[in-house]
Amino acid sequence: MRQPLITKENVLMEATKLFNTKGYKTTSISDITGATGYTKGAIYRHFESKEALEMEAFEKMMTTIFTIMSATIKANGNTKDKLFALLDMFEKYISNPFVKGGCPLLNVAVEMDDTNDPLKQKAQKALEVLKSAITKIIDNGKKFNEVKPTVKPVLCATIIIATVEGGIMMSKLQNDNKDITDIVLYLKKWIKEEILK
Amino acid sequence: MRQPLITKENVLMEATKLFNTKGYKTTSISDITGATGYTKGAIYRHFESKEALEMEAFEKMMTTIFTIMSATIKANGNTKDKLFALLDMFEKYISNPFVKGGCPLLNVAVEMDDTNDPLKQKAQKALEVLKSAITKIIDNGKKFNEVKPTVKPVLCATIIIATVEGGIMMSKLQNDNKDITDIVLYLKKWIKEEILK
DNA sequence: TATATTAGATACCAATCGGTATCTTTGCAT
DNA sequence: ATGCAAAGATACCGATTGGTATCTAATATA
Repeated sequence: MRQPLITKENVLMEATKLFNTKGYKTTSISDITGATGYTKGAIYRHFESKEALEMEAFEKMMTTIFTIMSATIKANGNTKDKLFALLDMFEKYISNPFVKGGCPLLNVAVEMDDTNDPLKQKAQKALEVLKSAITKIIDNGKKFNEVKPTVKPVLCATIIIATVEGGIMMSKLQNDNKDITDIVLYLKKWIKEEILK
Repeated sequence: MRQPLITKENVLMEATKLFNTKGYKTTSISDITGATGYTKGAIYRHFESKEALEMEAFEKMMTTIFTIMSATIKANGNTKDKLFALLDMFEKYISNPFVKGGCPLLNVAVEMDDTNDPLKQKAQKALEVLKSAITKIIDNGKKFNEVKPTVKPVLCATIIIATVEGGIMMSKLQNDNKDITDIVLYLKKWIKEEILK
């Protein structure tokens, strides 16, 4: 039974896994044929180049994360619950990820050095989205009088993201979730004491 | 004038730059011949394999950082000065690095997925050294009554490293030092309020 | 059922990969 | 000045890279 849509989906899925673990540039087309069982001919029928496949894979991961993120934010009513749920989501992503290999954003940020790399530009936009989503939560929290008036929303968002990403990196390097777990726990305490009223 | 030691040093220097920017696996021997002007024959006379060159390059960067770190810690008398000087060192490393491309530890941690990769193992040890150095400062601070007794030294070290590394990642991705600068400033405030007596 | 279209397999391409064997050149010791 | 050992250049190796042209087989349309 021939199902081109499923074929494309399978290729994209396996490629995504490989890119997020081995790295984008170090994953070869033959790695993907090996993982999927399909041939080059099949892959290049659905993706016009390896770069296009890389872009689609990254986009898929970020879309998945942002969709879950958006739902998580909407599902919670107040600032505390929104931020806590988001932190839980990040932690859960590491302990039980839908794609292994750590944070896709972090991976691309570190791997891509060339400013003109379209993948890096995509990652830059993704970071902006992430940052503004968290900033918005804190900003709204101020409006609803749930957040200390002295708090700087953008700085707080930056700190949260940096700490979580750093924790992810450390846990991945050590093959141990302790660091990211401890950090999420700490960040919750920090949010209660420093951000919330 | 033929100076083998200088040749080896030049190759190592240029290779180090390339590994820390382009990545270890994506940097080819011909990238290095192109950057140095030397030929393959010259490189393989001084390094027995590309992997050996990768290891030596990473080791060189970490040794440099740890040497500066150690001197920085010794040069400062109390807990506050030691930690602040260390944060200044990290920030300075990004704004004016001796090797471009961001934190070598972060780069290897993200690039190397295979647990058996000797480079990853080297990075794991480097993180342990970094963590224990900061832990020791806080531990000593407790002995000298400069640090709150409730503070957990290992957790604090983990938080500091994670936040700084995350900040480095964000600044590198955005080609803008604002995030890492803001984060170092915030961490100083945090250390004053949460760690020091 | 015959035909047209498309999915996927196969076989190839030039370029590049890490690595090596060999050759020439350099500098030092005698 | 001569000989020797080491430094570095050159030319090559098989394997692999991303990519393409071509061929076969399966499906949709008629």
